[in-house]
Amino acid sequence: MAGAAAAAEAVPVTPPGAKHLVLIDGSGYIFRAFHALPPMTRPDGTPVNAVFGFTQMLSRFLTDHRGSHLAVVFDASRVTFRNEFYPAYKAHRPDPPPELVPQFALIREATEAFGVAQVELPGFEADDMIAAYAKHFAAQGGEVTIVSSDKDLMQLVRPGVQMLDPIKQKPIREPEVFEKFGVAPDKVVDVQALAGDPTDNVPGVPGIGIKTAAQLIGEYGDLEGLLANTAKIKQPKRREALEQNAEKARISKRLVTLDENAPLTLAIEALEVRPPEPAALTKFLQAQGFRSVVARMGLGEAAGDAGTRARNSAVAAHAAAQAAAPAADPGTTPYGNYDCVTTIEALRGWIAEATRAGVVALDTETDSLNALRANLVGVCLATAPGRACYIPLRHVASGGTQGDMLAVPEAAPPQIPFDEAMAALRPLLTDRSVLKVLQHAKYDLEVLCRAENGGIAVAPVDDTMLISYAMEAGKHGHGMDELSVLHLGHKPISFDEVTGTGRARISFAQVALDKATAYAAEDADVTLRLWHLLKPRLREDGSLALYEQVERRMVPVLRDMEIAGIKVDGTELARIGEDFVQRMAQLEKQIHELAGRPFNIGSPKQLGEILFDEMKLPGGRRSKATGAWGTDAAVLEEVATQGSNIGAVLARTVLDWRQLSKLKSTYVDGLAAAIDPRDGRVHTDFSMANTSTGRLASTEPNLQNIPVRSAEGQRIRQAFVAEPGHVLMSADYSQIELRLLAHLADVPALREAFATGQDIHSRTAADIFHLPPDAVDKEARRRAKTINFGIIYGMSAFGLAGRLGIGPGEAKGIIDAYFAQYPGIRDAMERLKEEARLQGYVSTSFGRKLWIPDIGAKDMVRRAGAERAAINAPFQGGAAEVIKRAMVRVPGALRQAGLAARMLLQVHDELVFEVPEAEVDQTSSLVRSVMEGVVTLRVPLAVEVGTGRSWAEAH
DNA sequence: GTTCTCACG
DNA sequence: GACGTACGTGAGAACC
Repeated sequence: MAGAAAAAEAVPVTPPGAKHLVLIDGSGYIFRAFHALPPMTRPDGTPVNAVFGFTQMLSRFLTDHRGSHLAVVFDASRVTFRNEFYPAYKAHRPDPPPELVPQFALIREATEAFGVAQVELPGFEADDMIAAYAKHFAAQGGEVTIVSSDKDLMQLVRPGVQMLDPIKQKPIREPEVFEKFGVAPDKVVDVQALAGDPTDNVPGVPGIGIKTAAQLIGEYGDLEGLLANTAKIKQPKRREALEQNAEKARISKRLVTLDENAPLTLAIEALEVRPPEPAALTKFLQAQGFRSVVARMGLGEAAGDAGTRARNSAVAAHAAAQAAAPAADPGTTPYGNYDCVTTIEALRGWIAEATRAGVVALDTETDSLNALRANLVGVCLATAPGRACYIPLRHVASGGTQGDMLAVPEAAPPQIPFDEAMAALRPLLTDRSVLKVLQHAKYDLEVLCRAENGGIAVAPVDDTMLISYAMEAGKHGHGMDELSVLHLGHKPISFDEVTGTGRARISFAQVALDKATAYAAEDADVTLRLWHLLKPRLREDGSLALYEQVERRMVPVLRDMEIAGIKVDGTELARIGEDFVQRMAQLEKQIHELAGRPFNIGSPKQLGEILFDEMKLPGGRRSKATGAWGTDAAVLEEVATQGSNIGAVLARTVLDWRQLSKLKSTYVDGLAAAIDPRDGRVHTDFSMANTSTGRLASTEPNLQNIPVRSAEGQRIRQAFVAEPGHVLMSADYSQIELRLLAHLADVPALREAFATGQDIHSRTAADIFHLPPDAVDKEARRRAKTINFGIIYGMSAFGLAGRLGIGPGEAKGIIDAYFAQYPGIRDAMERLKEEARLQGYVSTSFGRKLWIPDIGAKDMVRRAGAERAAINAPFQGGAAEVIKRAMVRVPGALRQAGLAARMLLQVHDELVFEVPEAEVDQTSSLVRSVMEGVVTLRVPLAVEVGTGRSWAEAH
């Protein structure tokens, strides 16, 4: 439903006075929506999914001021002027599915109820009417948007006329048309004339598809140009086909060319947008049970009592805030002209206003991006679109003269004393009946909850970044500037503009108050506008529960984990580093001797030249982009296994050196630098809205890629320790992605294996190699394991062959055996690709949408990559979902049980805790039961728990 | 700022 | 028949 709900946003807001006609292809929409949207019925059983999508779309166009003129265009009858010269045209269309039939009339009723103009004319297709209106309107200098994804309409695209795919909510302009047809829009009919269209019975020229047609038209200009030059065609079959079917091609062109001169049944003025008649609209919407649309249109009780609602509970505040229409239009109210608050009286005025509003956007300004080091410098509030203030708290004299002893010391600007301001703000920020809206709430919450910044636990909270992420992970970024440009069409003042960049950058505390206010208050303003726009969409999108029950609850959980940090033994780290340095020096000496001269081993360029230019070793590969020799581990491994010559020894030694070098720089040195001297612990930053799959990411430092696979790497983990009297506990989901595969694809054999606790890879080996269970050896199990993982990555036979070191033919045999044994998996993979193609996203078993933008890419390599991503996303994303749900439950469960363990880290399928020694057993069983019971699948979840003094021991 | 390499799930 | 070839991340060093 996201497509229908958000379709309007891809159309720019129409400024007052501008002429913009939106033409909705009603007949096309209903078929598309019917198949794209989940089934949905009225209480009386009438199917209404397409009607619902349609009303959502209409209501959005009307409330968001997209279009000064609006019309829905329908097909009036099956027979049109085209049938007069080609009776077979569209003659073999099957009857629409029975669930769709009653929705045709309802869509017309809906259009009527919304007071939107309807256009149709017997004898003409909707597409002709659209062509005619588009031509007339564009001729008068207006913009036209055609809401449809019908390829037959693409011939109309030109400057001033764009299309909008209502399901994928993507604009279709010249590049998209080119991608589809391989030619500019004005040549589309020529391509269609040659390629034909079996669904409409447009004959075209046999043997010629879109690819060939585009190539021919590109060469000869248009259809007639081509037909006049068939003699020049080299391929005999193709030439013959063209010559024999020239007339068919001409008829095809007439069939696909839209009639721009179809008569206009309504005057342009009759298409002007006007507010709907509330009573009729309410009646219609209520009859269908479309309560969310009623609310959007400001009808019914939702808007009526917004001002007098009870505000004695957070729930009431949320409900009211959600229902409340913003005091000003978030899309059109101008930006700027914000208040700089420097007196306690003015601050109290803003606090009272925010409390009355029940919802306030909040933003903090600090002197650091690191929340645990940042000093609060100022606070912003926004109470309505366009109405915001900045409260400077710790500004100092304006920058530019630091260190200049001769300059007259400038005084800090006047500000409310810090403690006084925070004392005044505290009741507002902790008021359960006032919703605080933030962009990237975790950061501000972490800043504000530190004692030196006021020690305030802000609640309740909404986060516009997470609202966006809950609906559109993978589709675009979720930073404020990007969301602002995307949804509000407004580019906020950039941080760099205010503070400068590079060496000249000044602290935000040094920014002059007028500049600081313009920047900071705007951020709060933008945040509030985004919230007004995006929050209501969560429900329509079906993502409200995901946001409220998972994403939003993760904020305080992760905040506490980041603040807790994990203890790292700096002395141990230093010892390890010392050892690595010595061994690297030895290896370096050997390498230089083997190479015959000294060089920088860390330079892939120099290494490549030594190995493949100077020593002329076999196995060299050049990168496609730069032509440089590749020297990655796979290449060196190959060189190393080609006999016992000098090159092999050299490659092996370089591999050893590389491993130590990586461990030393990234982990020993990197980690040591990240230890906070205040507590001896390392505090990562978990980013919540970065990945396309719903996973977290860990940065500065990344604690999700601490070495574990090699013995050397293990030593790094020994430096991660518990405080005295405590142990580290690691709890990880066993085979969670494969369990999700067994669940999603519903594979009986795998379900049984998991249900009975069998070793899943051995079971797979027995099944696909047809072995008795006790005949599965290590090699068979290894192969099965590789293919099990390969499957959830969307692997090809080639890829498997590479991994297993076998030929592609053998690999293909294994994959065939796998699919023959588990046919449900092949079906599931195909379904996922199809799902991604149709909707632009795939979904996890728990309802999170994961967008796959490249699925429609023209570049086959990119598209193939997108297909693999579509296969992988539900498993990776499903696992992420499971562990997030566990994470929001575990802290409360520990508290309730009176246990003092703290959750410290999440590593995708693993949680790391610091546990008092005396509570190990209790904590272990509690954590396990919460994690295993968090969702119910067709297979059980299993969690393995380990404990130890260090992370290495716990694992 | 981009590319290469490599650490993790 | 060619294309390329397993998903998702973040960080450090070299190089431009």
